[in-house]
Amino acid sequence: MLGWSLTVLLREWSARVEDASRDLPHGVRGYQVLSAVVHETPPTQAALAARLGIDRTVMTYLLDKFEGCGLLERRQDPADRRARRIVPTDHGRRVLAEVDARVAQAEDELLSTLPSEDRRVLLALLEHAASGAAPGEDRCAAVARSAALTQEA
Amino acid sequence: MLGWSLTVLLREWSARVEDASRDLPHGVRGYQVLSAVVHETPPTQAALAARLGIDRTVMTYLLDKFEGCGLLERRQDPADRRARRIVPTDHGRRVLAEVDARVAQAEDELLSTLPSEDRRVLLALLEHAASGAAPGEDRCAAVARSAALTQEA
DNA sequence: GAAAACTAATCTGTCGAACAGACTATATGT
DNA sequence: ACATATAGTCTGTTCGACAGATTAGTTTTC
Repeated sequence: MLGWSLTVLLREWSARVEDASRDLPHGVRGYQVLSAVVHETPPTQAALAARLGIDRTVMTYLLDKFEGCGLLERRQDPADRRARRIVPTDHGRRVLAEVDARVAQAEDELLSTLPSEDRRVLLALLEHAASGAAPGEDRCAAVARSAALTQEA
Repeated sequence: MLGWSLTVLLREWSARVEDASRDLPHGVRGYQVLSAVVHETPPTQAALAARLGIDRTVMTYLLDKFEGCGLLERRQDPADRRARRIVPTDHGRRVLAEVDARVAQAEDELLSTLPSEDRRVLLALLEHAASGAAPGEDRCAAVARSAALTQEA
């Protein structure tokens, strides 16, 4: 059941977000990339790829496209000249804001069969579970989140 | 966050289940097919494909393989001779039982950062959300499930 | 302080899985 | 009876994922 639920939800989520992301290159993937860059600010291109579970060679051409569209920029990391820091342009931020709004609405619709209290609980548990299950992530982060969650509940 | 959580969890789930499904053809997909056939008994090949969100042309060769391995059989539906009812063989049931056990353990590990009470809640909410979001499914089913869930809580 | 070992990102080639579209056989509506 | 629709299969093409080599820069070690 778990696998089926996840598959169905992710598929539906993707379909709706695909639609909401029509302004962005590479659809859902593009949204995830831009969103991660803006909201999570991963330090490097490699970190970004790891967070999203995207192959580094794929990340290269995704970012090529985003740079070409003026949504993101690659800057050399002064501390390590092999690495690139990915930073959003103003245009990128503006576009993302619009898309984010549409995505939020799409997610609401997706979970519309759940009362809002249940929705909050589901989101919190999902994030917690995902953080705990994500490979390679710093365990400290997961623990900190867990503590925060317990406290607020 | 929702999209990211779902993506991460599904990816991790797939990796673990891929491992647990080493006896089956087509890995995770294979597990989902066999599991759906045995536990959900969808009436036809098309219904099975719809439930799992798999293209019908893909379903054809998945089932070819399963039939070749003696795990499933295609029988003509006496009521509609275009349709095939997919039924598991005894061997198929036995193999699935083993795989199911391994999958259950893998899922436990996947959610090991959640206390067991939270785990139950998460699974219930996920299933409810997925049932509500699944396209084309009979709305009655979703409503019935929803009622049952509220009652038991 | 040069060689060796490692890592970030890119480039190239290959392969497989997904999908569109045509086709067969059966069913249903007019 | 004829048109239209559906279940399943088959064929061909396309596109994205990944492996592997490459370039550039960093850290380690002796």
